[in-house]
Amino acid sequence: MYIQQLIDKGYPIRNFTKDTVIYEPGLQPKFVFFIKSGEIRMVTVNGDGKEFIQGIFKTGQYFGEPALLVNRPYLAYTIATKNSEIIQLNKTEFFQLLKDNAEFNSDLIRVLSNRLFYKSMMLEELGNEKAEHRLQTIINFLFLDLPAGEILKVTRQELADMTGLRVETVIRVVKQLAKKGVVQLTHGRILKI
Amino acid sequence: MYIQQLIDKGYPIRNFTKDTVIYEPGLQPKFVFFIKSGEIRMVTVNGDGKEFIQGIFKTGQYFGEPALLVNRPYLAYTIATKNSEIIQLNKTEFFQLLKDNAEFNSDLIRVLSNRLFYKSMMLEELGNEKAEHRLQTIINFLFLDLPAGEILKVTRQELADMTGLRVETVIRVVKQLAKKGVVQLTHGRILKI
DNA sequence: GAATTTTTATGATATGAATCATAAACTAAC
DNA sequence: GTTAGTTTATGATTCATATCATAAAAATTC
Repeated sequence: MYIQQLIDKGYPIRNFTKDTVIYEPGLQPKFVFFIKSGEIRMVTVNGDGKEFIQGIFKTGQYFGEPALLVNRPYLAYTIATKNSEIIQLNKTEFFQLLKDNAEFNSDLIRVLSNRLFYKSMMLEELGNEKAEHRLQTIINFLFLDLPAGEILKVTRQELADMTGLRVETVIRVVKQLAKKGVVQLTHGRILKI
Repeated sequence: MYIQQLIDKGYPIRNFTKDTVIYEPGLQPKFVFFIKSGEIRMVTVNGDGKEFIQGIFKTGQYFGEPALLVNRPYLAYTIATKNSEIIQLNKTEFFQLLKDNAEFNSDLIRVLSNRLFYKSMMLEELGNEKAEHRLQTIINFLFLDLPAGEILKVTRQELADMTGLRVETVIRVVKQLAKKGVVQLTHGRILKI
């Protein structure tokens, strides 16, 4: 965990309260953000205000590197969905870390690869598949880091915003999936069996 | 250019003739592929045979790293769309290169970031936007590395496979865009002005 | 624990794009 | 230069999902 190292080096910790916008589309990237605690949501928004969830970042994770690395303005909003403690590294600090810390360097490459995997999978879904298939795929994906017997803490709206569907569609299709027996519901929540 | 270095080191060059499949979904990744010459298309295919173009790779570029780095089976097909000369590095060779060659290391990070940027942009499009907007975005993107006055060497089918639309839709919508004056056509080809 | 907000639910209707069908215009191959 | 294969074109019809409307249920806030 690089965050402890950063704290030890004396980097200041910034607090972002729930629902604070950390950065917006169009801004020129200045920092990479390491999450000491909390949760951040990365979303793009279209002209009609429809949101698409590009990623969710939790304690121990970092975000904002790609824009900084390729020096292009942000495409997305990042918003703290919980009160969060964050350490910001500017460009030089980040490049220094990348150079000095071989472990961080290879972690970054793995992290970027993982994100690419997720985005490729979702592009295939949004490009080629209908509502039912998309939802099965995202549910299975979310199941990956969830122990069996646990409940998926995700709303229908969030599923909609990850799959490019509308809430109503998600509600109807999840119900169908439950009727078919491919997902298990308890009080409306999706259960991993 | 790393390819010349690889050649100098004596790595063998493999030839793939046009339309040869280099790897398929489900296979366990074994190599990273450096393109000495030629062109490779990376596509995912759904149950009905509908294709989605995940990426196009040309001379000097490389592909196949993410799957190898995260050790997950391929999601996509890669197919030589031209006769191609390719140098394959296996896992140990690739990790060695990454460790020994700082320049390659940071290039990889930049390349992964760029691909993420493209995929995030397209996810937003496929998730939130209709045919017309999707096509404007992809056309503008393809214009980026095309000199003004040149023609986009891309078929309607390829635009369809990059945007998750159908050929007929692309044909109709591109025609609309031309009528509106937002794209310029010469003999049906899209011209950058 | 009453009030407010968020989430789930369900029906009716509209609509953008897929699908199906058929053909002309180009390009490449022999 | 005729044949075969792509690519572009256009109309008719279908279909999945968005949109609109309205409300019950659940969760949060005060």
